Amino acid sequence: MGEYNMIESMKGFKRTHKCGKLGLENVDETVILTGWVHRRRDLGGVIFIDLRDRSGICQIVFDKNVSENAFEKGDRLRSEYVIGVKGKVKKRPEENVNPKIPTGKIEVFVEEIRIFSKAETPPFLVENKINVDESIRLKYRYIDLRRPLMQRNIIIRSKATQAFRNFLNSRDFLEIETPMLTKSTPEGARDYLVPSRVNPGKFYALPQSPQLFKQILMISGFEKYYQITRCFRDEDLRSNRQPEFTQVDIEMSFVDVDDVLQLNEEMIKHVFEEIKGIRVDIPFPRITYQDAVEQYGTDKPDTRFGMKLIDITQIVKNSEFKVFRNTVEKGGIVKGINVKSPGFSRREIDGLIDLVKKYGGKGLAWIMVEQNDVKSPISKFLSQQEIAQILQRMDAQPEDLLLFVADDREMANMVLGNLRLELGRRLNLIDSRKFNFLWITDFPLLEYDEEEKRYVAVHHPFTSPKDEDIQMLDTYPEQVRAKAYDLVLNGVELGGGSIRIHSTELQEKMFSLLGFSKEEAWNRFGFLLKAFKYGTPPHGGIAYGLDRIVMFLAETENIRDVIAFPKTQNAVDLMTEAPSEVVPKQLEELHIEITL
RNA sequence: GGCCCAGUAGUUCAGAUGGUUAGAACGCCGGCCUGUCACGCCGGAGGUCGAGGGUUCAAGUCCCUUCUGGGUCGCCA
Repeated sequence: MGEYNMIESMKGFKRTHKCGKLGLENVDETVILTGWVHRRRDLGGVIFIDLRDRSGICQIVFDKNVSENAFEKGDRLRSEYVIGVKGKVKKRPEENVNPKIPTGKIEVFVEEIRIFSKAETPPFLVENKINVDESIRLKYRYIDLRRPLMQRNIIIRSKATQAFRNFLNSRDFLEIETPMLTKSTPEGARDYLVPSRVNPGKFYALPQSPQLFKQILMISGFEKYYQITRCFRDEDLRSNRQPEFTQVDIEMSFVDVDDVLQLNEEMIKHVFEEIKGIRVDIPFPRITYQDAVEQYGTDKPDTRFGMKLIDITQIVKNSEFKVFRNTVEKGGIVKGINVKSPGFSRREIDGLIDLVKKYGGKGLAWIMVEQNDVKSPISKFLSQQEIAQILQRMDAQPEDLLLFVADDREMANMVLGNLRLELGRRLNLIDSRKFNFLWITDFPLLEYDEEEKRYVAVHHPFTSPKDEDIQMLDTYPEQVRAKAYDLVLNGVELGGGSIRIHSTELQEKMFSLLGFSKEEAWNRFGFLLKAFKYGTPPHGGIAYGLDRIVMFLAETENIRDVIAFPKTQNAVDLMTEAPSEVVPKQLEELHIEITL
């Protein structure tokens, strides 16, 4: 009962100023501040407290000569107590100014204090430079989020979503919500399922994206749609992947590829310039999928440094070096990268070989270029002419290290692409101030899935083939290019989209290529196929991973730093302890039995 | 599902070769202190060494299993 008497009310104690905004202009004003006790310095006869709210920190002073009563209460304050104080703002004497904080020229002498709530000792300090295991931060997320750095991240996120909305609203887009309880689709990621109590034995799925609904909205005549919405994929997590994440989802009618890309360049420019304060030049460079893979070994190249992949298959196809010759005979390729003067030891080169094996490569050949000679374990198998041609082809200078991978095309590109990235990082070739936006275009429409023994859609089954490639759908389906595009920033895929198929016939054709019978296709996507029959505009769009964009804006490598309540690698929320078991009655109502 | 790293006080860590009562810093509690701002000084409390099993006279330390957190490959149309 006594404790209840300690709780003090806000009545008549309305905040007049924010802690971080007080300055010399407020001197001699009587102000009321509210916030958390950030730090307390008790000097015996005088107590200083750093009071913290969202705006920042302000020093308040408890002095017996100002108020005996306030001083006594100030003595009882501890970290993270929530208080309100009324007092007069005073200019600090020159020698007491704290240049480290914006409010360091003033302080508030407390005349009256109210303790709104006490606080247990927090498990870690509320400050930016903490060295605490992330699981503890996640368990006590409410405290972690008080840290100015985390507040800044969440504020950046809020401003970024506003910037997207402002831009899209100004371009006449409509924000339209789509269902969270929707139909499970077989293609793509694993669905999160939600049982339906009123339809026993049946399940909704949480959306992996609003893809089908936004296409239907185009059929419904809204022409320009966007939504900033949560999506769910039950797949394994990564440092930039959460099971629930936010998409900036856009769809437009009566457009082709160039229209979509141009609008998106303007939008990305708007958002990054407004939030990050950098200059973004448009249009962004474009590179085809094929060129990206051949030159960088990946469909999301980091173009902040060179070290492009170079094909030397033709030079070594008849070489005495069996690894090269046999690989080419079996239809493989030999490619290399030129690492400019890395100064690597033999030991370090051996380390690269281990790296290659980690990525699934069979091995790594290397040539160290010297003044008038080369050093290499394979040089004795190569003719003088072959070596000369390789050096010329790869623009090799003394001290350069040439690295080669011989494998099938896909593996060689993948391994060298990863090696290139690792070396770029290791040799500090990456200028972290650069923002290299890049469109990847002309993705293949289909790829063959060895496991499923059928073609699967590279983007998704609703992506339109390029007009000039449609004729190859029956003859060379894997050569058909799609009207699909990704936006890549510094080696990270920010988003992707496509122009969609808008005819029932072509869509049915697509499903048949994917190995669906007509019945299966209609069973799963009948509502879309049927909708197509009632007048469908040509349409297309794009979707961005908002979390990843905010990671760039906030300059963090960790997606959990830009989400208020993220999940761990095991998809667990350490604060709420979700997921959890449910009571038997809930399961009974849903006719669900746990068979663990 | 595979591989790698970590788990000892509230927090971050130390703890060769197995061996007396598991230490430090910060934080916390108490005392002193009227100009601090990472306040200072003095004193104190605080441990399921992630969990289970095994080897041993003896395990924080060695072995096995397992859990948790992180990274990564597979996966993510």
